Amino acid sequence: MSNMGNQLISNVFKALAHPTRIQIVKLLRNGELCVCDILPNLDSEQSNTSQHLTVLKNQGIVESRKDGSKVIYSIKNKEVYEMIDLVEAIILRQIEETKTSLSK
Amino acid sequence: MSNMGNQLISNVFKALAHPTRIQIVKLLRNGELCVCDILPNLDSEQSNTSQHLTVLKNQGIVESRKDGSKVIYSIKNKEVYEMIDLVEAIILRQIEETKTSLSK
DNA sequence: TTATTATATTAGGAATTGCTAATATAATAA
DNA sequence: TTATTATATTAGCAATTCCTAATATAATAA
Repeated sequence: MSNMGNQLISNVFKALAHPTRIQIVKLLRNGELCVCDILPNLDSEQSNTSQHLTVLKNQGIVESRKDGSKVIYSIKNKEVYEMIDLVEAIILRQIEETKTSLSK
Repeated sequence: MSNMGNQLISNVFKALAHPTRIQIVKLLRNGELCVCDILPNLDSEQSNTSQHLTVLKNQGIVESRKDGSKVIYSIKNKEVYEMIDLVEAIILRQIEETKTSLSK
């Protein structure tokens, strides 16, 4: 029923379900970057990074264009930052809860 | 560095990265439900559903309380609905894009 | 042309996730 | 107590994801 919808929705979450991919998205917050500038900021091999970029691209989170021999990536759907902010809010609340439950 | 942060963030996304878990969250949009009322709305075995509920609970997305022999689940961090709305916006835009690119 | 730089793709194995079937636990009912 | 209902846990296997190492491709430089 709305089952296909849930599949599509979970695919987007899945694309964000990896620390390296979160890091990539964060790196692009201040504007586009070529792969060559992304790579040194990550703790991940070139081929692995390329695969992570493909995952993000397949879900429409980032897009890319070619510039000479370089490939420039940028954020395609900026909602992703609001999503990350919401997750951070959840995590902060969870941490608070843990703290208060420990101090009892 | 902020690496632990990205791990925590991606853990939350991971919890939402399954169609059944999205469905569960949607079912809880109108209020708490016991497992017995969740089950018939899902296309998933009892033990499997129980495991999915545990995943959501571990990431603080839902919480549960006991009521007699039943266990009642509810949403703990309602930001999750804003997140789903944002994902749906991304998907709709992607679909529009696909449509216009096909009609060219 | 040959070499170099930038990026992508592929294959294969390791690690993780997801599912089913069986069993366990806990509360209530008979 | 015994049975039943509601839910959780566990083990083991299937499916998926992740990573590395190797190779491919494409653009530019020499």
